[in-house]
Amino acid sequence: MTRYGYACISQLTQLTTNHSCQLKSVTPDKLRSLIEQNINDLESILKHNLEHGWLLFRIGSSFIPFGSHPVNTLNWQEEYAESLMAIGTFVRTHDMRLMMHPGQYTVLNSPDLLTVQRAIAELQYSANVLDSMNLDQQHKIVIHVGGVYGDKASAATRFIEQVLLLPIAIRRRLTIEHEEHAYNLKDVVAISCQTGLPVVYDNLHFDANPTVEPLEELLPEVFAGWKAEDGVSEVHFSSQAVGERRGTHAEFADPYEFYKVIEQCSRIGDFDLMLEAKGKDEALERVLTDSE
DNA sequence: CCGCGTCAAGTTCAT
DNA sequence: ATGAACTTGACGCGG
Repeated sequence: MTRYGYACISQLTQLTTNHSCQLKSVTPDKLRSLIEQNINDLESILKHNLEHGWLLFRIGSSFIPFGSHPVNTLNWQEEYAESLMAIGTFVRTHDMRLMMHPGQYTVLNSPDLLTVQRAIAELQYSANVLDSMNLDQQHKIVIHVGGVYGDKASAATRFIEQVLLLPIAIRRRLTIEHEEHAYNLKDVVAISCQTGLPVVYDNLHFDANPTVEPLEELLPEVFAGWKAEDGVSEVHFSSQAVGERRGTHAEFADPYEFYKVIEQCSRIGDFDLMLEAKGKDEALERVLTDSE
């Protein structure tokens, strides 16, 4: 049974796990109040999602604002241990799944060592969030491979080397997603073979940056990369915004494409589907209702 | 109180 | 060479 979800913000309830502030206005108490807001809103979102039967959710990267930045000196894992643990219990009770997706600044394969260190810190923070909820390794962190720097092969090798050096607490949660510019699905599957990291398939990225091989050939390999302890394969779906830049997410999901992707994936195995639409849960509600 | 300029970070691409 | 765009708003200052 495929589970569905969306990222970071609930349009229907106007709740978000993204409350943050600007660096210069950070104080410990400001951070505490934002964290409390994010925790409260996450609880409310998960309840709202459960009522609709949506069991997947992506937590925003600023759930703990500046979570990987030295300016955040809080021991938030201890301070909020109880409520974070309660969220984890709720998630497990209802067979939900949480993910995180660090932004474009998280570049593991950068030639700049400081950038790599910051990326590792961001991944460590993301893993800490999921750990603090006592969630197992099916609750994933999704990243892209990173930059090319004029030499894709050595940039990919650098990525692989960095992944193999990561602490297991991070690596066990890590998954890699292909994207619309550089690393296509084939590239990422090859990197998956070298690292053991499962691959997230994304229909819009595939359309924008296709492989020589047909999708039907690669998808079984993608699904096979998800081991029992990783949970079922995670798939991202979005529709192209008409008239916008290639790769821009549409407000809503095109039902025809949506059910085509579901049908394609269903033939291979079990999977979970994240809808990446500007309309968030409203888009999910709409496209799932359309089918009935 | 409202509106608009600005926001940690890296990389790529368009101008 | 410069700056916008990206996962995408949300904050916060000035009026």
